[in-house]
Amino acid sequence: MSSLEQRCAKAGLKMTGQRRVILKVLGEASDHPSVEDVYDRAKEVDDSISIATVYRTLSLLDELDMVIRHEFQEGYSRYEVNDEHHHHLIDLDTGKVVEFQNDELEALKEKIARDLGYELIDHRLELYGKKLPKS
Amino acid sequence: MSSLEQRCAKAGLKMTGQRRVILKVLGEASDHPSVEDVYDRAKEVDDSISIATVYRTLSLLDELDMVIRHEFQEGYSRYEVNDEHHHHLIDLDTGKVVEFQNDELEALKEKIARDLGYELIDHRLELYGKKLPKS
DNA sequence: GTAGCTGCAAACTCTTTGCAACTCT
DNA sequence: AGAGTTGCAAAGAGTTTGCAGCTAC
Repeated sequence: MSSLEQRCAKAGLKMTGQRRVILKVLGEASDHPSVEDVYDRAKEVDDSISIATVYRTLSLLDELDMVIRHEFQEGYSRYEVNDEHHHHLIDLDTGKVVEFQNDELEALKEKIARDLGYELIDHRLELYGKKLPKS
Repeated sequence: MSSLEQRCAKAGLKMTGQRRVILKVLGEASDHPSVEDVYDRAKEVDDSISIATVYRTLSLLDELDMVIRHEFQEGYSRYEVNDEHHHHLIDLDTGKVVEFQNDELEALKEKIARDLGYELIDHRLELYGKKLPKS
């Protein structure tokens, strides 16, 4: 039983065949799949799965904070398993998503919110760039 | 002739009545109106304006970099006139949008992109928080 | 047994677009 | 005059939902 499945069980979700497939797809994804991507990959395992179930499952997982829903200005959502905290740099030429982490940034955003009189609950940071020539 | 109108003229756009109204609405907005908001405010001036025109005009202005299109995880877009650079903190209780600017942050994001081998073209930063009790 | 889950298709929301009429320049 | 712009209504994309049947617990 995967760690994602364990967390679902703990949340009281029924472990159906469809959910198992979707969790497997998410657990194996090293990218940031769209709903359509998850659907396509799930269908390779179980052809009868419907996209409505994929939408419903991803919404549930999002509510449980097991996945993060991204909207990279593309007009649709992408998902990733919520494990370690990080941010994204999107390559404007290739669409490739690079993950990064930066402690200074984490501290800074906390401070900014506090200075504005707010407790920071959530945030989004995305960088959009083009590859520099290697020097 | 407003500064926004001047920039439109320079870009070769025809200055129609509808566009003048939309630019006025944008120029006077101190918030971050949705398309529907802009449409409603424009209709108060010219009742015959259509929402298709509002969509088309905002898209044009976005291409010309005269406005910034935001997607604050709400399922629709909000716009603001592109004047000074700043970021947003969204109050999770009230939906209020607080603007802020931070030089340290600007420098840091440039550095992060550079360290990853990218030239920074664009970025998004949004903080989501709840008001701290005054101390 | 039953609360929860599923597939299907229809509905919904936001946005875009084809078209014929109109209007700035 | 003519390219650009408009309103309308229809179409599109992504997402959600009502329903009847099914399934994990």
